[in-house]
Amino acid sequence: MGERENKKQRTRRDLADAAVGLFTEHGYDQVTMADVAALAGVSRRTAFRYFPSKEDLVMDYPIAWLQVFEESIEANQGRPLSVRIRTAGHAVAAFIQSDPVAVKQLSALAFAHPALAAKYVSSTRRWAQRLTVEIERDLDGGPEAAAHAQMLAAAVMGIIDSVCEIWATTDQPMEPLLDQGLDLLAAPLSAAAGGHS
Amino acid sequence: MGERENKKQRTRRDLADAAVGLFTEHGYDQVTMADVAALAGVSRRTAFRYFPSKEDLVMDYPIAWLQVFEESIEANQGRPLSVRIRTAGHAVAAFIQSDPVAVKQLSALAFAHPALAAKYVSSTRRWAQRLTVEIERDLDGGPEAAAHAQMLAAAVMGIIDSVCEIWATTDQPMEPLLDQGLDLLAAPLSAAAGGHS
DNA sequence: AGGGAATTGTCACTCAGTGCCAATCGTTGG
DNA sequence: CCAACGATTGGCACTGAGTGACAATTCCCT
Repeated sequence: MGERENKKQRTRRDLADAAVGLFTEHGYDQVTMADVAALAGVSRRTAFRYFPSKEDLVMDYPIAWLQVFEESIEANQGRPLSVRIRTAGHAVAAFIQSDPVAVKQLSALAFAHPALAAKYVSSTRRWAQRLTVEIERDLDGGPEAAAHAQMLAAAVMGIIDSVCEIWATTDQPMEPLLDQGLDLLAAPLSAAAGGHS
Repeated sequence: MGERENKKQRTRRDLADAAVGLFTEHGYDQVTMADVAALAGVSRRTAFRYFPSKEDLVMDYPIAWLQVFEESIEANQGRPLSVRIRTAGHAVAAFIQSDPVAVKQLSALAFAHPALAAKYVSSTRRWAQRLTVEIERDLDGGPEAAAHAQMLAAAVMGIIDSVCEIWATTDQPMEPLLDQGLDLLAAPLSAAAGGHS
């Protein structure tokens, strides 16, 4: 918490801001890592120390949402799974709307470029695995429970991804979308998961 | 038909085979495009002309499955959507099992490496869009039908992806997995889609 | 056989990403 | 306040993916 930590956080934000600005103005492919570093006032090498890849420059917020999602899932251990997932979704929506920066612009950027979309989607795979073990626990381990849980988790993440995408690229509010999406999986979610009392 | 087309197909296969062999033996990151090209007996530049990126060396078969899926969807225009999707899934399973090469080894490779998994998943996004318009047509255009269709398509693709992944990384047969997975979405699929008579 | 088009190889380049080392800056103890 | 220490930074050089341009080669057609 000294000057050092302070400066690091500032540099990180400078880089991310410079990236979003340059990317939206000139396009992701036309901007080099050196450009971003220069605008942020650091060397190319340092930029790579803060963000291991060019794509990561834009992934801070999406990653943060997923973290909120996971924390909310874990915070409500006792409840039925369907409720926990829905609650977590709304926590993410609240988190996003409380955010001062131009998250939407950033998200639209991420979903527009194939490389960024791929990076984002692949980062959701980790959370899908996390969701899988959660669902599996609620399933009380039948024989093919593992596969069942994995597929259900993939479906949930698919819906969450597309909710984010629709929200980022249109003007629809997030909460109704989320409810509508999760309703699609209401039956399998509540069927197998009544809380593990 | 001529010698030219013949040779091109052979070169393409040589490159893909060389890639799978080298990747499984030494690991994706340890093998360079030059290595693959050398083993296939062509220049580095030519290798890039056949496969626009290193990842694509391994994507021919996954892409082919998705194509089979789409063709089956289109071939059964009259039927209810849920039936069409299920039928298409089984068409893919049949296609895979009729395949002489070590598809499974290749698939396991693709799902193991983050870059390859990302590439594959992002390629499924195009088919999800295709599925979306199909679902949307069956929905008879309600007000928020577009979003509904997009989310449902994402869920279907999520399930298909994870079916492929489970199949590639375990010993479970594909068809039961697919049926089990699509059952999760039985309600929303059949509810809104009774064929458009 | 020979002209023409497609394919291939070579060269040179940009840029992402990384290891290494010296310089610099913030921190901490005197 | 100063010196020593450790963390951060910048510069340099390198590997490897991907691309454009052009000359050489190969196949096709007449």
